[in-house]
Amino acid sequence: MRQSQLFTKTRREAPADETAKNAQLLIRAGFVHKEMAGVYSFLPLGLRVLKKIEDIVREEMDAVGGQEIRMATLHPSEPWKQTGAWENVDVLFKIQSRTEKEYALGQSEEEIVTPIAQEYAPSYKDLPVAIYQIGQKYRDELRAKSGIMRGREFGMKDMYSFHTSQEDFEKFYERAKEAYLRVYSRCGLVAKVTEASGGSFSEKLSYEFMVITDAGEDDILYCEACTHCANVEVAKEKEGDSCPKCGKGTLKKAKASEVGNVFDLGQKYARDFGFSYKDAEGKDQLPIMGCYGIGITRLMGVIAETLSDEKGLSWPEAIAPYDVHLLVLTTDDAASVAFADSLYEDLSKKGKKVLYDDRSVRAGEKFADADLIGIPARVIVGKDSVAKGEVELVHRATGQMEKVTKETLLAW
RNA sequence: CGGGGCGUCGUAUACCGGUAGUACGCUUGCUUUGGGAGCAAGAUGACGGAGUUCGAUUCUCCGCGCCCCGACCA
Repeated sequence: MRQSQLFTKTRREAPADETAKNAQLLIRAGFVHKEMAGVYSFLPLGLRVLKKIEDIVREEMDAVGGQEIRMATLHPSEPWKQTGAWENVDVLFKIQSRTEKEYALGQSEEEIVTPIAQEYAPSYKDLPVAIYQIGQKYRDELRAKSGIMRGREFGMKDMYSFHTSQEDFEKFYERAKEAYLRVYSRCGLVAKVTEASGGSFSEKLSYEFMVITDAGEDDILYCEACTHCANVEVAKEKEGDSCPKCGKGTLKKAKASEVGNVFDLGQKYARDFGFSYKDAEGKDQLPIMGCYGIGITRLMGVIAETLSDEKGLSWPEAIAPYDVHLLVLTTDDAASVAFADSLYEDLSKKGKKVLYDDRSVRAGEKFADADLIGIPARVIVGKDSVAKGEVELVHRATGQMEKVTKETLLAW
């Protein structure tokens, strides 16, 4: 992509109406556009990051046997009334048509997925099954906050699994947990797993995936010596106590953001919808159900918060909008431009995704923009490049610079 | 939803009871080109409503919007 063609531009100043670092940087860099409190549009650069995160999530869900579907986000009110959520879930957006028919906007999809599963899984032979989707969710938050981290419309992956036994469910639950941890680590984050309450709809325990950041809304207690971590909501210990798991470490308190969760739903929804399957003896049985959520847009917000510095964003390679940011500094010099053009072409042919800053603006502006946008590798074509056949390769995260020949660069 | 703060060109800000200035961005021209350039000439602005007043962008009230703290977070 030639940057001269990119329709977004960077901004020098952070917006006055955002204090969250993720929103300030993402808006300044032109990744997102705010529509209203808690609702953001994703622009070309932001959408590329979002899609890469989605692809990682998709790969990991597929790897545990999940099958992707796309459910409606405009829902009939009936299933919501059937489970009691119409009355009990206060974040549910309810809307009314001209003819006063009632609808809900999807804030989670148990009400939709359970009847779908029911239709296609009448037998124990059809189970277990795990289905998921990646899409928009709507929640009537009283207070949207923290930029893209807690919105009224947001991107989420939600998976639902159905099993014939608690044991089978728990096996899958563990695999899903491992898959989640792979998602976070591939996104450049370290996530901790906590036990937390299941909320009002489930008496069972759930697990939350937490990334330590001051922008988070949760307080966690974690052990420095082992993997133990608990939400302070449910922890029996307090800061400074010794770890209940390993006994060696001391518990530390930190602010964290919940970037995913998994719930044991038991048989609640199967009961609500009368979803039973026939077992091997021909008897009706209720399946055990689990649900697994990852807040995709929140995850992107957390990455922006934690992997950034005073100059701007700094994306890990796996989710960066482009692999290489190619800068040509002397656009009035035909030889430099030709050199950079050929690099752009050759790198692209090698499969690298390149953002090519071909604009005729000053070098300082290009550097500042590159720092802000945060593409991991920067290739600089300057005055000497043509003569020496050499470019500078700068790593955004470390600032480390090396001079490499065109050949070396293309081989990399 | 309770509490607090804020609302001025596209963005960030300043001033003011007598209709608004600066910087960046934008348009045109020239110069410049390794860390957000310079000169010149332009275009663009007071959230909405009511009230007080000779006169309101400024003061008061009511809406609306945005941010923060809390509550909430199926």
